[in-house]
Amino acid sequence: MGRVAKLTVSEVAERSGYAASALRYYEREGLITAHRTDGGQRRYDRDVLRRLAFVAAAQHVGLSLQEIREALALLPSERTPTKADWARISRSWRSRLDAEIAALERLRDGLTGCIGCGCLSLKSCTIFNPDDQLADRGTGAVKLPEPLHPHE
Amino acid sequence: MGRVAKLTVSEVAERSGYAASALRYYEREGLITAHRTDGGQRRYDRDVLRRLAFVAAAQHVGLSLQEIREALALLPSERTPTKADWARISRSWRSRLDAEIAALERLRDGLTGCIGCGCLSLKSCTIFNPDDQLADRGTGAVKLPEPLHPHE
DNA sequence: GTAGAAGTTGAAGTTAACTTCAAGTCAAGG
DNA sequence: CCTTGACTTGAAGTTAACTTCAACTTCTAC
Repeated sequence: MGRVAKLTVSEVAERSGYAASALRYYEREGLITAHRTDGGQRRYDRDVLRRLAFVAAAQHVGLSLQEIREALALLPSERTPTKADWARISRSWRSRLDAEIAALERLRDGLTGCIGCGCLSLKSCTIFNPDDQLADRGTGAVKLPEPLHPHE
Repeated sequence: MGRVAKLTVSEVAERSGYAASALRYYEREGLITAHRTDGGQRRYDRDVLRRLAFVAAAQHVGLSLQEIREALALLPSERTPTKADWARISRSWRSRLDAEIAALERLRDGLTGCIGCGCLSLKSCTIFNPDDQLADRGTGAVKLPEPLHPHE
């Protein structure tokens, strides 16, 4: 097991679809890591691609980088994550994804929830509160407390 | 058919779940409209609630205000939209929602796409390109061309 | 060994979608 | 009529997620 070929920034950018600037940003944010050459240039292990694929998938479903970082933190740190590791952390979003899927289906099927019915009460609507988050929200500003989407 | 009771800002805020500042913002952005009292205060027609419910639903599935505005522009302007009108404009997102649902299901079922398989090529992955958007993307900056999510 | 492409950094800029602020004006009950 | 809470405006601030810039260094192919 000799040393494997490391990837340069532009190679990772090409293969992941992320811009080089985004890769540096993600590194600063602790989502990915990189080794350095003697001259200080980045060299990535191949599994960074899998990591980035996960980041992209998670972003695609609306998760914030903060949440993605937390999920990635659950991966084993001292060995290359296996497919089972990835499956495990994606399973942690199971209920959330289920709720999302259900909400999308309701929306697709004619907005039968909030808009279709007569209630018009977003606060108690199952589309917007699939997880029964009916906690009170006092007056005053609320700083983006919602995990999935910016609204309410 | 006399005049119906108009709603104040705080009433709409309460019933829609949106902050008053958001309502003013949406008005500036052309998503909703309001009448004014002699003194200049806003008074909303009741159907603004339905409109806001639609905005919220659309936002929830990741649409930008820009896109929502375009969708709302398809509603009849000189009569109160019927339930059928709402159903029609929500149907215009049908294929998009279908693609989103499919992507979410794939993600939920173990990331069998990009991460599960060996390809790791986000560019050609069906999760990220459900609509076969394999158009080339030259060098240089791309200003948020993606309709649904910020990535790639 | 050298040219030129590729990489480096920190700081500042960008965009969407709002919120906050200051300094007032309006509306409704008593 | 007057108080008090609700409402008004424009301008500036906020947050996430990046991108752009300028000035410089490193890598690699010839």
